[in-house]
Amino acid sequence: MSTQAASLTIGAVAKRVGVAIDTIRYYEREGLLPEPLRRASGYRSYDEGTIAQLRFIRRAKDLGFTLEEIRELLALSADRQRGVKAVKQRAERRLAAIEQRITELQRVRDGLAQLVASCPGHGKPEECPILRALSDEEARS
Amino acid sequence: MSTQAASLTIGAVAKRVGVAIDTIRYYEREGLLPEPLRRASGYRSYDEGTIAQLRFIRRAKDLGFTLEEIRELLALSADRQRGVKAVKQRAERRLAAIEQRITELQRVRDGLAQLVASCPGHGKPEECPILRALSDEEARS
DNA sequence: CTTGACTCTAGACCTTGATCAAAGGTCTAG
DNA sequence: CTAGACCTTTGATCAAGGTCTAGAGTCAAG
Repeated sequence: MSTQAASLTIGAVAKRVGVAIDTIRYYEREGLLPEPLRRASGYRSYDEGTIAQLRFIRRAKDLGFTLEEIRELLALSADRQRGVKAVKQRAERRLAAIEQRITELQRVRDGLAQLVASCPGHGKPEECPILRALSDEEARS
Repeated sequence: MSTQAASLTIGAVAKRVGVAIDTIRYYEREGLLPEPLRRASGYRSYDEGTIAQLRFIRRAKDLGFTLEEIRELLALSADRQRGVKAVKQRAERRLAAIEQRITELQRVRDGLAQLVASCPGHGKPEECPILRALSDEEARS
């Protein structure tokens, strides 16, 4: 098992992780990735750890964390003592936010589904339940 | 029943609908609201119809329509013949998009919930299931 | 009349998460 | 050596949906 310095170029890293080069530099600017070593030429020089960290970021993004939250997670995961507790809290917060969003969307979906179901798809606009629901003053829940 | 010209100022309209003055002018620029009458001073002069239209926009936004889609809905609702059919189609599309988004979020939620449940909330970072899941090369679904 | 609240315009700015461009330096294959 | 790929930097741009500013004019109350 070698997780040794491999002197990867930014392009190689980008390809392996499946993100754009620009994105890697963007993450570096934004503090999500540490400043890498540089060759004499100034080229960024990455190791396997960077690959792992980028994948971490990508997965966290897939779980709906914002870059800001991911920055926190990364900081926390480095804190050997407080880390785990705080990480779990962040994850719980994220989970709660996602559940709330799901509930909201379900409410919206139900409302819209009802309207769609009650609209015949033809006739006068003023009799279209969808348009009526959007316009009417009365009968609003 | 009077839906008569009431010469409302932009501020009054904003207050009644619960939207910012800037937003009203923005909607006007974007073609979601018609250009209003003007007083001699240049002040915009609105009637009740504008209130109704703004509420239409707000409700449609609450149902997840983008401003672009709302612009279409407004145009369609004015088209006496093709309107209703097309409106229903738009609503169906919107509904499908919302359902897809819900499904995605549920998948994310389930993944995150599992991680949260399996994390004790203390211990070493390398044993935290949340951090492990985000970092590990192996055991990825 | 004066004060303070309101409105006008045009255009700049904000957020998020990148993505692209310009102008130039470096590296690799043949 | 040369083509072409890849690298550097700073800074602009995008989408969406507004939000804010500056500087000027207007309105209603006292």
